[in-house]
Amino acid sequence: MQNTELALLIDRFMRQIHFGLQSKSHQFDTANVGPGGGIVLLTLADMGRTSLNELTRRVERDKSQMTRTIRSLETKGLLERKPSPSDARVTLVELTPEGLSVVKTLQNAVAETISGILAPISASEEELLKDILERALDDERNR
Amino acid sequence: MQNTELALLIDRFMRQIHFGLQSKSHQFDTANVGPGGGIVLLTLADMGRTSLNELTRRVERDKSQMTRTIRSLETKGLLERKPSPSDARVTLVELTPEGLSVVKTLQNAVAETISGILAPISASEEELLKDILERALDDERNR
DNA sequence: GTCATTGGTGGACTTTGTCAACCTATATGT
DNA sequence: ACATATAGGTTGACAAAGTCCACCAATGAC
Repeated sequence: MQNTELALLIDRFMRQIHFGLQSKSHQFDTANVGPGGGIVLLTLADMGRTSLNELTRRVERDKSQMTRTIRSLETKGLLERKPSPSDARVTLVELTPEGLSVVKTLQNAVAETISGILAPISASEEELLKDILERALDDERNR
Repeated sequence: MQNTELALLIDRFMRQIHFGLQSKSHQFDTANVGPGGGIVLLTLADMGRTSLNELTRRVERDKSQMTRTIRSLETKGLLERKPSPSDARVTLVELTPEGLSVVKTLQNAVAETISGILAPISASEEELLKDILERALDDERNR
């Protein structure tokens, strides 16, 4: 059970990606969304239109923080927020065309950085890595 | 180049571990070191006595922040800081016996949480995951 | 119709992270 | 040897994230 090492590795790995992205962020983060906003946009692009609540669960954040992130992205014109017709409590969130174009830029930057860091890893292993993470996370969600 | 998915997965994965640990932290973080201090302690245990500078590089943090983290851990009696005999600029850091015992507690908690999250992953894949991360990070350091 | 639950907001506060200035000790080039 | 550059650490000020808790409005359950 030497998973401590794994924890350290994961932490460092995360940080590498973070730094890699940040060092180039002035090149692509023209909308100034920051790392937090970026992940929300990317996730939203993945999910299509969803409720704020589901989005929150997906990225595992505090809901109050999500409220603020969303508001900030909304005032930048990157997404829209509409009340759900079926349930007056929920507010649906959806990317605007501008938001979508920002997402594409972000996707490129992210893919590039990760590819750089994962350079010594073969494509098949990369696929495997994705698979491993997916299984771990799916299971966690259905617990 | 669909590495964007991978980035999202990594982000969520990290967060899972973070939350998993935090939800149980009151049980094991009796020294109240927090996640930041915890990682430093674990890394330090890995490295043995090192300079503050090397430690900073290893965990990929800002040095100013490391200064503060170390000071906080020092006032808790978990590590000692001595000037290096060979170079008057560097300060060496080393775990105290109390620090070491805290580390052991942390290691158990971390290993347990990660094992939980990685439950749907076979041991061999886990090994592979570790291997992949190691290779990626080593390469990054020697760039 | 009451009462618990769910989705979302807001406020206050702590923790991390970031950036730049600064000091001292060692290295380097001449 | 002497000026200058560079490396290790510390500090301060500030920005961004995360955490807690109270709260409101709409819905569901009984």
